[in-house]
Amino acid sequence: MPGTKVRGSKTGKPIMALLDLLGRTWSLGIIWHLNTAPATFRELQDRCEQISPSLLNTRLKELKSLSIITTNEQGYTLTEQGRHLFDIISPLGQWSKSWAQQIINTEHNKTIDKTIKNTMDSKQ
Amino acid sequence: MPGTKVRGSKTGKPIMALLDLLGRTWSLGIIWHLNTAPATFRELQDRCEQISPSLLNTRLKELKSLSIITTNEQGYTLTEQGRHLFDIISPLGQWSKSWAQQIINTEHNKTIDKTIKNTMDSKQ
DNA sequence: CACATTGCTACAATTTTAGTAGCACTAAAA
DNA sequence: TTTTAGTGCTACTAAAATTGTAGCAATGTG
Repeated sequence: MPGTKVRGSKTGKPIMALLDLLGRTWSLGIIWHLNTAPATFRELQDRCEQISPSLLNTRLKELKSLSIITTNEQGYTLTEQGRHLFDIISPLGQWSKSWAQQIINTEHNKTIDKTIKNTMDSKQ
Repeated sequence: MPGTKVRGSKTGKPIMALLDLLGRTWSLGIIWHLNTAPATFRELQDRCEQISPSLLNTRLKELKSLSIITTNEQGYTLTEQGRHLFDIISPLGQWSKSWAQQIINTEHNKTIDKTIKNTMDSKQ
C-alpha cells in the first residue's frame, strides 16, 4: 500500500510502493496480458505461459486490492486506472524490439571481432 | 537475453525478456534511481535504501550486460538506451501519486461507510 | 604507516516462486 | 441421475531468489 512501509522503502512514497509492486514476479506480465482482453483465471494462466496458480492467485489479489484490476462477468479485467497504467508501459513493446535488435548486433560484432582477431592471430 | 528462452516464456519475445528483467526485484528501482545522476556502488546502495550488496551487484551486471547501464569515471550510469527506457517509465511517478490518492480515498470512504453504518445501527 | 573509502564477495537465514496434485463448485451432456 | 468437462482456486514441497551481515582487496590520504 502506498503510504505504508514497503519492501525496499521506509518512506512509503507512492513510487516506491509502485516499483515494489511492479518489481514482483509476473506483476507486469499480468497487466500486460490482461490488456488484450479480460480473461478467466485459466485463460490468464495460459497467456502467462508458466505462472503457477498459487502465484497467479496471489498477484491477482494484490492487484485487485490495489484497484489495478477487478473482476466482472468476463473474468479479470483492468480497471480504468489499470488501463492507464498499461498505456504508460505500453511503449515498452516497441522499445524492447529495438533493444533486442541492438543487443543482437552487439553480439554479432563481438563475433566479427573475434573472427578478425583469430584471422589476424593466424597470420602472425 | 531477448531471443533466448526466459523465465516465464518459451518464445523469447523481446517484450517477454524485458518484462522478465524488469520484473526482478530492484531492476526498476535501480533504473529509477540511476536517472537522477550517475552513482557509485555505495551511493546507489543508499539510494535504494535496502538493497543488499550481493543483489545490487547481480542486477548491475545484468543491466550492464544488456546495455541498459554502463560504467564510467562517475560510476554507474544509464546508457542512452537506458535513458530512453527511463523516459518511458518516467510517467509512473505521476501515475503513482494519483493512484495512491485514489486508494486512500477508497479506504477513507470505507471508514465513512462504516461510520454511517454504525450511526444508522445505533439509531435503530 | 595508520586510516578511510570503495567495490565488491561469501555465506547462512529467510522469503519467494515454481511445479504438481487435487478439491469444490457449476453446467451441460449422456 | 450419473458422467464429463471446465473453472477458480488451495495445499504442499522443492528450488530459486533475496536479505542481512561480515569482511577482504584495492585505492587513495594524512
